[in-house]
Order: sequence, then C-alpha cells, then structure tokens
Amino acid sequence: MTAPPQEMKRPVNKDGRQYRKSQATKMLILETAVNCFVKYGYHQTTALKIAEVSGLSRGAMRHHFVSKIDITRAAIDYLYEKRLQAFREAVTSIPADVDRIVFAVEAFWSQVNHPLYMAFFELSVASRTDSELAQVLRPAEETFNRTYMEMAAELFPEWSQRPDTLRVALNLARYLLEGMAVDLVARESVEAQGVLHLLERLLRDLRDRPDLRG
Amino acid sequence: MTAPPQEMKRPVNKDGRQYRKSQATKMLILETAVNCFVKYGYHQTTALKIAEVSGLSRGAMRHHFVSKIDITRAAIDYLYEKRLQAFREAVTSIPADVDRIVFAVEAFWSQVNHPLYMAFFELSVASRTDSELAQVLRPAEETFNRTYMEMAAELFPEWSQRPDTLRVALNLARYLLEGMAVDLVARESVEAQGVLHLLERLLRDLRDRPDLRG
DNA sequence: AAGAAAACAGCCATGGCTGCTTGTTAATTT
DNA sequence: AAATTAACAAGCAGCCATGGCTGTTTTCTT
Repeated sequence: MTAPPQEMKRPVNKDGRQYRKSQATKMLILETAVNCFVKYGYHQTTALKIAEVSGLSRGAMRHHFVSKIDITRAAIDYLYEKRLQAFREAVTSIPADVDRIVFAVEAFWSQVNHPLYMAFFELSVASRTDSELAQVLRPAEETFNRTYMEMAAELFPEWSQRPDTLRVALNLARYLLEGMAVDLVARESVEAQGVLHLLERLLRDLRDRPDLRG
Repeated sequence: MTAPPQEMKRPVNKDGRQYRKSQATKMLILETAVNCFVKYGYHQTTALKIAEVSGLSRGAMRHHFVSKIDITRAAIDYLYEKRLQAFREAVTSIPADVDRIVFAVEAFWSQVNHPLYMAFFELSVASRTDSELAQVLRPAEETFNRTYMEMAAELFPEWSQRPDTLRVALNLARYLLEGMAVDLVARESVEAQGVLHLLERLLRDLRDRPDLRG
C-alpha cells in the first residue's frame, strides 16, 4: 500500500500564451453554443454540432468541456453576464431630463428582441422538462430577476414609497414584453407600437396616481 | 404489360366495430401524444415513447400513423379543436348582466393555465426551429387567432365602433396573459392577482374612454 | 365459410449522438 | 534539452430513435 499520489498540480500560469489560447477557445465554444441554441434550439444542439461549427474536433471540445451540460453551464453564465451588462448600460445611459418610462420600456423591449434573449428563452423552455438544466438555470435567473428589480428601484426613486405598486408594475411590464417576444418568436409579427404606448401610459398612471389599485 | 391494378378500395364502414376501435386507438394515441408533449416536451417525445405509453407496439402505432409528424399533425387538429371549444364555452357562458371584461380576462387566464396550453406552447416554441412542424402549426394557429378576434368582437359589440382600439386591447391582453403563462412555466409562480386587476382596469378604460390613445 | 382487409406485434438495418480511449503536436517548466 | 503538461485529433463501442419489412390475429364482406 503506497500513499495516494499527492497530485501537486502546479498553478495555472495566467500570462502564458497557452492559457490565453485556452480561454479564447472556450469563448469560441460558448459563443458557438449560444448561437446554436438560437439557430437550432436547445435540444437540436448537440455537442458534435457545436464542435463542428467551432471548427474543432470532438476530442478538442472534450478537453475543454466534458459534456453538453458543462458547456451549457458555462454558456449560461456567459449569457447572463452579457444580458445584465447590456441592461445596465441601457439603464445608465438614460438621460436625466426625459420621461424615464419611455426609455425604460424601449430598453427592455430592445433587450427582448435581441438574439441573446432567444437563447435564454430556449433554455428556459427546455428547462421545464429537463431538471438537470433547470438546476443550472435557476440561480442565474434569480440573480437576473433580483438585479432587474433593483435597477428599476434605482431608476424610479420617486416610486419607492409604494414598493408593492412598483412590483406589480414591473411584473406587468415584464410579462407583457416577454409575451410579445414569444409571439414574435412564433408568429414573427407583433403589433408592437400600440401596445407599447399603452404600456407606457399605464405605467405613468401607476406612478403618478397613488390611488389606483382595483 | 398489364393495366395498373385498379385498386377499387371498398368504402370504410363507419358503423363497424373495427372502425370504431380504430378511431378509439387513434384518439388514445393523440391524447398520449399531447400528454407527452406536456410532460416531456416536444423533442423528447419520441414515436416509441408514445407507443409505449399508449400500450401499443411500434407496428401498431405505425399502422395508424406512419411518423411522428403525422401524429403531431393530427394531435394539433385535436388540440386546437379542444382549445377553441373550451374558449367558445367560456365566452358563451358569460352572463349578460355582469362586466364582461372581468369574465373575459378570467376565461382567457384559465385557458392559458390549462395543460393543453402547455402542449400548444411546446409546439409553438419547437416550431421556431423546425420548419416542418411550423408548416403544420401555422394554419391551426391562424384559425385560432381569427376565431379569438371574432369572438371578442361578438363579446364587446359596443366596442366595434373603434376596431383599431379593440385590436390593440386584444393583443395587449393576449401578450400579457401569455407572458404570464410563460413565466408560470419557467418559474412556477406568478404575481397574478395584481396584474390581472390592472389589466381589467386598463381594458375598461380603453373601452369606455374613446380619447385614450397616446 | 372463404377471401380480403384491417389491427396489431415484432424484428432488422441505418444513422446519429454520447462517453471514452488512445495518439499527436505544441507549449512550458526546470 | 528533457520531462511534463496542455491542446487538439480521431477513432470505437454502445445506445436509441427511425423507417421499413414481415408475420399473426381479428374483423368484415359476400
């Protein structure tokens, strides 16, 4: 009986060109994965297909990510990172002297029309019947939701006196825009203008008239 | 060279017990298929699985439906038939002396919470990346949409003077409720009450105040 | 009652995807 | 420059879904 081989793995050198190449390849794989989710849907996206589109061999893929769920895990992080970042940018770039509701609606709407949203949507739907995926997706989504709420609270400080009204308003906006996006997915055309204007009007009402429940 | 065998197929006897059994089996298959779509998702539902759950052999299945897309085609007809029927029932059962908006919202909302909606939703999402399925689904969906609009027009005759406002209102209601349903799918909890009340209020405003655009 | 057709069972060949293994080249450490 | 490890290539065995074929039983027609 010998002692177990004390695998003293040397630390990764983050400056070496090997490391950078590895990172680049990983990014390539993740981007390809997300693109495939959008283009083929989650379940049609196989590990093999990702490898092929990336221009890598199956073995090379495996070196970086062992299985599809591994890729997916990393891709989800990557995806949500980007979504949050885009969100933050959109919100912080709103000028101070305009009606922020119009801008906020527009920002969310363009979010939801972005290809990245499609990827998220595919994952979300797939996760309903795939508990492994659901486990991976849930935390990322919770983070996103929390940030969404927090940013909204920052964006509308005058609203913070009635947090429950704000909550309902935010939920409504979100459901509506996501519902529009879904119809956009399936039916490719959505009567966006009128609906968006109505939403803006409703949000203004909710914000400006405290006596508006029921 | 003989003449082509002039296949004089005898007409189906719709009273025979063979025919009825066939119909029953077909129904069983379709119901199983829809259930599988809900339970496993469209792509996870294989022809084999449908056969197994139905308690049929692969050959027996094949006798009734050659391929999965065949089953799906028939299942879609079956599904939309049921959805439309449920819709019609819900609408026609609304009493005359109440605010029909509340009832209509409730009717649509319970529609969208029904398992059948989940099946439709799965198909709809899958059709984005599956053109064969899209082809099958599109006509059924168009029929449903048309009927939805028509029934709404019947339900709110006083609104028919401003068809564009009605259109926008109907679209908004639909997008919102579907968006809620989607979130329900993925996150299992939706702040329904407040949002539904807001929707009702908005619809009432739109109906009763003609000066409300912009 | 006999022939035809429908309803059903089960097998086989094919092809795609997965997990795993082995081999090769390039970079890094000492 | 020798040894080590990372990066990538490529193949294999197993699994499962599919399409298609053949055989058996039940029902229908005449």
